[in-house]
Amino acid sequence: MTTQSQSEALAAAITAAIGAAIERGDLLGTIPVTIPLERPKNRDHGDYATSVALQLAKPAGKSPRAVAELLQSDLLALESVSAVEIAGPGFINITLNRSSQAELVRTILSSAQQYGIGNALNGVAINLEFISANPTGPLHLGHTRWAAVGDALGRVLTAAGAQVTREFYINDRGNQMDLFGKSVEAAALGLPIPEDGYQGGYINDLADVVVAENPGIKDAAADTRYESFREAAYKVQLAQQQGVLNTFNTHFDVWFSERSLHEAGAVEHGIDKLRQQGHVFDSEGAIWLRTTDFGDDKDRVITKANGDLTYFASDTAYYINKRERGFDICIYMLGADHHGYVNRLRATAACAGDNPDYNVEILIGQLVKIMEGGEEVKLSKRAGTIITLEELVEKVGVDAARYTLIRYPVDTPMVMDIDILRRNTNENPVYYVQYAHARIAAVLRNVAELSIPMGLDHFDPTQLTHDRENELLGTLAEFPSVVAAAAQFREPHRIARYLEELAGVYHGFYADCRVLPLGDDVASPLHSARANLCAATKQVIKNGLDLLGVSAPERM
RNA sequence: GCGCCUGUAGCUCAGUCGGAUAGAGCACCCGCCUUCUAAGCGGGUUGUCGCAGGUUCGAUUCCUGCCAGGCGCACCA
Repeated sequence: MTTQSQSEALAAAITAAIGAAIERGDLLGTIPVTIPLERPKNRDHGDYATSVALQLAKPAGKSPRAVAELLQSDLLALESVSAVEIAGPGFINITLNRSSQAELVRTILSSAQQYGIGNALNGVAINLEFISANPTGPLHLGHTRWAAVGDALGRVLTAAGAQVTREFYINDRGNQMDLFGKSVEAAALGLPIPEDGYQGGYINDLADVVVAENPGIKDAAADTRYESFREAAYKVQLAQQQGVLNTFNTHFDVWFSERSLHEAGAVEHGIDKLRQQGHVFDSEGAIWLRTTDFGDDKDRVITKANGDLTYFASDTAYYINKRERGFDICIYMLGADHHGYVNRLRATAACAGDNPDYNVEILIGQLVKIMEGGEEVKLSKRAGTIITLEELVEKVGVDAARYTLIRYPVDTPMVMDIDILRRNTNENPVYYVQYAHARIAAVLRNVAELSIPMGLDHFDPTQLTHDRENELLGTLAEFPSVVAAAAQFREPHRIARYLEELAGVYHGFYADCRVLPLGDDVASPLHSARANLCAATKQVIKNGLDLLGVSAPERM
């Protein structure tokens, strides 16, 4: 069930009022496509404010205030509106009728976990690819931001109505895998790790596990022995990554093996398809894709002069494979160290005959710095200072790690201070939000204990007239548009910021508005109304935290 | 050299259809639990929104040029 949010309803009413004024001949110009509507920071400016009159003034040849006056009476006539004031240079400040605003509580409680779900992306099939690490080592901090944000984005896009497939591309082919196999082999046999091989202590651990699970593996023929180690270690390492991500509450629908692409002949198929589109050419013994036709810096090699396929060959085949599986939009979430791939991926889509402005989206996440003990921890595999996802979770917990990573826009470099995250104090915003939820849960337990009438049959919206109640209702009303914006802009952090605001507004309400009767007082309709308002707030916090994959505790 | 990202309070950061006095948390100071979870609430202090131009009724927001920092520019994976 989707509900038109208050702001959408108001915007529609404003549009209608402008249309009517133009119809009457009072106003020259055209109806704006979108109506600027905001919740003013200053409470004296009403529940909603629009600057639309300032925009309309010039083409209309009237002063902004005069334009605003043309719209005033139509807006005031709305049942849900109690006051319309014109302020400053021509802002229209709208105050809502409080009891009609309180009807929102019914909507939220009857929609329950559906409140906030939208339909903007209905019917759109999205492939969301993130992390996509090599199965040659544990997931580290560089993967962790995407593990949290990617998963949250998947939830947000689903909430907007999209049909989302979360996909992890396993780079299980090529030199790196061979090097990995040889490194584990060397560790098992007590030989020196090969040049440019994998060094970490985890290699020794892997070697132990592989040897324990595969008796006799050390005795295999020397020339192919590394392949046995490679395959066995691959299985163990992949399972380890999957286990860690599961614990981190990040789930994938598809684990896509690069090998499977090659086994299925997808690379040849992809090259054929691109050739048909006329963007493949041969030069210097190699086969190229002319990505410069579509804005790339240089053309890219698909098949090397020696006949080997490049990594780029897999990338193009994989993209075409995704599209042939029926995805309308392929979202790639990449780290800043891979932003050089943006142009070639977009060009690949264009070469395949797709629209690079629609069918492909590449989100670039800036790198995460990590501080511990007041110093930056340099991430270096060599120095053994790499922090794994598993270690981060051990240090700060799943909720704090996920929440902190999600609450910042991904295009900002961020600093995670382990020492702060480790503290269970309100320096950690996740606790601020979770605390609000737990606090409401406690109030509602008391409501049940005192047998205060609850539920929609005992909800009288006219009881909710306090400024704090009004502010809380207004904030709850924004949730659906926050979810929609988070989906539209691919920015899950908007959900976190909204929840922090909602928690703050609730705490303010809680301080000023008593929910339970005092002493021997009998429960009144006001108590019931407030209890229902609490239940609605709890539902919205829960829904929001669910979108982030963060738990909503009943007690703290 | 070319390209992408960033530069907002002492610190970490919000602020994307251009809007009213630029916000939050932390830090610092002062109040509030003999009645709902004080992981909370209320109040106080803090700014050349990197610099310089331009667009207009209005720019932290859009455009251009600089300055500073991060990252990237393979027949590597």
